[in-house]
Amino acid sequence: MVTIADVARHAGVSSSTVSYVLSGKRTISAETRDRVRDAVRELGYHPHAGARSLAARRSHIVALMVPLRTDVYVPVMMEIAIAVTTAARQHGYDVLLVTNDEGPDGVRRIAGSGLADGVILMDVELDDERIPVLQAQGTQAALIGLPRDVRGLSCVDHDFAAAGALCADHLADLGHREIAFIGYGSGVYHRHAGYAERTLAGLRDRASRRGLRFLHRTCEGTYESTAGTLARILADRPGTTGFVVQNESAIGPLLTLLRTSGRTVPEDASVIALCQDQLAEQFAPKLTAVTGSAQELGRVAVDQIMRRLGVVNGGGRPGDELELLDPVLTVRDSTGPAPRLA
Amino acid sequence: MVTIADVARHAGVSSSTVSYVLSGKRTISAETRDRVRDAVRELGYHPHAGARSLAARRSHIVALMVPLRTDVYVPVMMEIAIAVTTAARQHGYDVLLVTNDEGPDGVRRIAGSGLADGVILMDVELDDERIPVLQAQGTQAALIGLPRDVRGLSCVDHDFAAAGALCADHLADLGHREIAFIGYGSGVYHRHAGYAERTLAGLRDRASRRGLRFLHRTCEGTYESTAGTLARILADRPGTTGFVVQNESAIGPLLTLLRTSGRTVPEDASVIALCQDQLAEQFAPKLTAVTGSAQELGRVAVDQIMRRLGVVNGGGRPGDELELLDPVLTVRDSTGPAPRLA
DNA sequence: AACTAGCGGCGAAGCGTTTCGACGGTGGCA
DNA sequence: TGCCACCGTCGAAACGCTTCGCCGCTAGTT
Repeated sequence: MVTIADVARHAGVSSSTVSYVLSGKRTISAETRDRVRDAVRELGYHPHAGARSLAARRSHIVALMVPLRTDVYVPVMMEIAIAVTTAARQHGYDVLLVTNDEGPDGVRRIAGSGLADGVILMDVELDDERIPVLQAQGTQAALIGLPRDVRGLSCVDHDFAAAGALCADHLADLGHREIAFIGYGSGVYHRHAGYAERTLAGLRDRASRRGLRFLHRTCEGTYESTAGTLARILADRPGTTGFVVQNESAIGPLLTLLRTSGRTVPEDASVIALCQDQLAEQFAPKLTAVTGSAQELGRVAVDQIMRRLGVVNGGGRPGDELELLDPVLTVRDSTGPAPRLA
Repeated sequence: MVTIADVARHAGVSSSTVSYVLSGKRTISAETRDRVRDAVRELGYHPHAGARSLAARRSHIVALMVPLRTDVYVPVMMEIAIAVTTAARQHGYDVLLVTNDEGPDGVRRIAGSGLADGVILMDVELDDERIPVLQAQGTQAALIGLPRDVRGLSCVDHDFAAAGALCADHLADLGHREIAFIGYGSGVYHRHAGYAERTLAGLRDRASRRGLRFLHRTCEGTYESTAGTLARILADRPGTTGFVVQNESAIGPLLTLLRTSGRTVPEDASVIALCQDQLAEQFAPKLTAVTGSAQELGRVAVDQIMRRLGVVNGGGRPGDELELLDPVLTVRDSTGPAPRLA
């Protein structure tokens, strides 16, 4: 292994000089700087990460805690994870992947050992048990998802309430009077997953404000459960002409079921999906969808934690900070004017 | 921060004794051991990762290099990533997530800095440019996917050839005589992605051995491209009754298209998917599918690298080692006997 | 009875960085 | 001319851990 001493010898300077050249924390003459940089390149020097973290008390690593549970649409998680690593690299940081099965102890271990300088938490629950640990340990963190109490925390999430409202508005604008919301399985709501509840609230509120009749039904996402959900909706509200789907895996079944029940999309029924554009475009007809950028989510979380770590200066002390990302409605072929007669 | 010296003082022993208790590398009397362990617990001691890696020349971290490209089905990647972290934890290892956009330099950086003790490479290409770097640096690695030359390497992958053969056999057994393979987009084949080529080869060989007429068509996975692909297949071989799909996103469109073209599955046409069971069950009818466990893939890769790192003793020096995981055929509702008349 | 072997513990020497203080040298200013 | 400030560089002291060698002891062997 090539060490800083090797570089120093090769460049004819002391190792502290090499360190200062690399960190830029003191002024170094241009010629010395170049000699050192050449030596670094020729020898293929990479500072030893452990030694660095020991001496500087900074590991240049952030931990990303991902849920094991997969009721949240998996590709989105991956997209966030990749966005996080890419964004972190631009600040000289690497990303440690930690699963949630260690729970709060995972946070303790990672932070306590100095393995990571900070933590990004995904799939944060309303009363997440990892948050007290964070605060007890004084660990810097950024949360993707909203806990009940955001004081002193940095959080980022999609504005699910706005997304729900956008769906209601779009259907109302098209003249629909009765709409149904096909959500996630009941477990998700019982767990009080913030995103599910906020979407529902946003949708319900806007629907009522626009004078729409609104119905919410849970759906596990299998073909059978989707069939059951749809049947119940049509039994309870035969006049339903607008559907909003949040459970990604229910989309395919829903379209098939509408078709086999003799309803043409969008002439007889309109469908809006809350999902990624990529997915929305895979169906026939292409789906009108409300989307938030997963990449943006990861990028913002990294920004937040870098600010808290003082890697970038974010103007002042880290207080609480809450960023909600605006959803985007993309109109495609699955929504249209409400049919004249019910 | 609580250090090993704090623990030593609290337990009334030297810090080396604490270290030996924790590592178990020397015998320690039961009473001392317990005193030390109590102290560790009371103080909430976690060894400093950097100091440890510096002194022991082991970081207890493996890097996982994931592709940025997403033509491979994303949930599978995530499943592998999670399986890897879970398996690694059981050996006291953590996982560093590295994206492929750094390319070979990423390997150099990670290994050169001692950040990770070894690397797991996902989405390995036939002539992967990261492999020479690995060997030049003497970095231990496990590959998920098969390069052209596996000498001296540890590799694991699904046995895609066997999977292809399984599909051909199943359709042949059901009496089908003409089958078509809907693969990935042409870019995947031009890139010589091993999994695509091996599936194709396995399928083609077995089809010919079983006396089936076989046709291969690429498909980008959008609704339009699937429609085009299907139209070409039916134009070239109107007698086709068996379909094998590898591109996950083409499955939905294919089923829709078959239905709208008046073909009932499985009475008029049989469909086999090469995809995860979870996905196969989301369609109507539920799909007969050939599957390999993504979790197993991650688990085996971790086993391999732990053996190479000497964390677990794997009997002898690490030579080349190639594990192909057996695929499993699960018969569901999308395949049936070939129709009597073409 | 003398010698060896192993047990249980200690002290100290690294591991490769960062960073603080120090120190000549140079230039500006009084 | 003398003083101060700053620039560029160096030496050395941490940072917290592992591990080697050593040293009493006890117990078993010749």
